[in-house]
Amino acid sequence: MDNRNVILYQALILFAERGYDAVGVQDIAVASGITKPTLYHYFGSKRGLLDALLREEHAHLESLLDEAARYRGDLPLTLTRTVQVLFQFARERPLFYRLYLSMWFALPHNEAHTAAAPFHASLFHQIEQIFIDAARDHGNMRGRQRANAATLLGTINTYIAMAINDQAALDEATVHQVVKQFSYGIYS
Amino acid sequence: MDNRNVILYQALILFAERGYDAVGVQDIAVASGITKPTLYHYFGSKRGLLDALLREEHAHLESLLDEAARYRGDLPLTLTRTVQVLFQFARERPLFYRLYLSMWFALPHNEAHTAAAPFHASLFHQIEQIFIDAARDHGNMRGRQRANAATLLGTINTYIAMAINDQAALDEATVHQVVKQFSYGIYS
DNA sequence: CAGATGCTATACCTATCGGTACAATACACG
DNA sequence: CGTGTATTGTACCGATAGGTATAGCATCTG
Repeated sequence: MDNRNVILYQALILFAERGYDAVGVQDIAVASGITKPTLYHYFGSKRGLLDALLREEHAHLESLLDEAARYRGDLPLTLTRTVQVLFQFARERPLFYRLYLSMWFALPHNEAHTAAAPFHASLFHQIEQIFIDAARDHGNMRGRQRANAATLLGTINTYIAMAINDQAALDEATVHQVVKQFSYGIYS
Repeated sequence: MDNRNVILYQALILFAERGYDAVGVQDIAVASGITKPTLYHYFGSKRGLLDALLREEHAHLESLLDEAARYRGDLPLTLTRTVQVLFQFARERPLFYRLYLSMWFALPHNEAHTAAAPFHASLFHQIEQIFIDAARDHGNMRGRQRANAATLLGTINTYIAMAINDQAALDEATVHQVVKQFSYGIYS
């Protein structure tokens, strides 16, 4: 693994343990077995490193969701696939998902939050698109697309957060529970 | 308002805007119109200030929940009252609730997370107690008390987070939606 | 072989971090 | 009035923050 990827990997570990603000550039350099100028050569700044990290993970998730979250007339199926993909992504990349949640819940004027905003916005948009497309078939959902996307993503993230704290499993049974629980909430 | 309370109030504003790590003691002193030794006189350390902030807010919420979240044989009623009280608290103290969420989702080795842990633990415990007591009447809930508490608190926090971002209202209709949605999830 | 380019380390920069020593003030109580 | 206690400001501490100037080295290209 070349230095660039070592730095990305070690930065993910440290950020996901202590948070962006609490980790120094020096810490990342030591953990990666390089010195600061090497890090600055590849990423330009601490923020640039964070952005690169988010960009690479984002590309991965986006391609997964691109297939799963496309509405083709069967809303329960689309929702199930979407939850499956997000659960799978969180299982495969627990460090990153933990970091994403912490950054998204960080406060709006915080640098970590602004860095996570594009990632979250894209994720949110892909989910919102499901409801925008589905509203053509289900007229009663019209006007609530944003709220539905927020509720679904919130429910998913609640279960992923529970899984991170070993209070839930991200298995098929939980997938169906999330879909049913969410569906009941929005149809009632 | 005496200096101690001015400091607490300004610290809450700054922490809730930028996050604990990103705010310097100097910033708080300037915003409060005092100097650092005055702050250290009252709170001993930056962490001591944060702890004092959490302690005072916690005392308030705990007393509110103490009445509302006591199970007396009617689970839907207890859940409704609990959600009502938490929504009311979040409406009255939006800055603090925002700070609490960010600290709880901050990463485990981060100082902000460890500071928020007692607050969260107490809140979680009060909610878990509902299900522990209710399990005496509803045998099928036994063994799932922790998971139920986590799911309910997660659902509540999802809606509060949506409200903070102006994507939901913390009104009576939402209270009942949360209770129904949660109840469907756990009985299925 | 010569030169250009990419990568890396030594050593250093300024600004700010959390925290404190100490002296001056304000104020209570005898 | 005098004395103790609580409160506050001036001036400072060492450590570390993010970031960089410069030069050495390796590798590729002609």
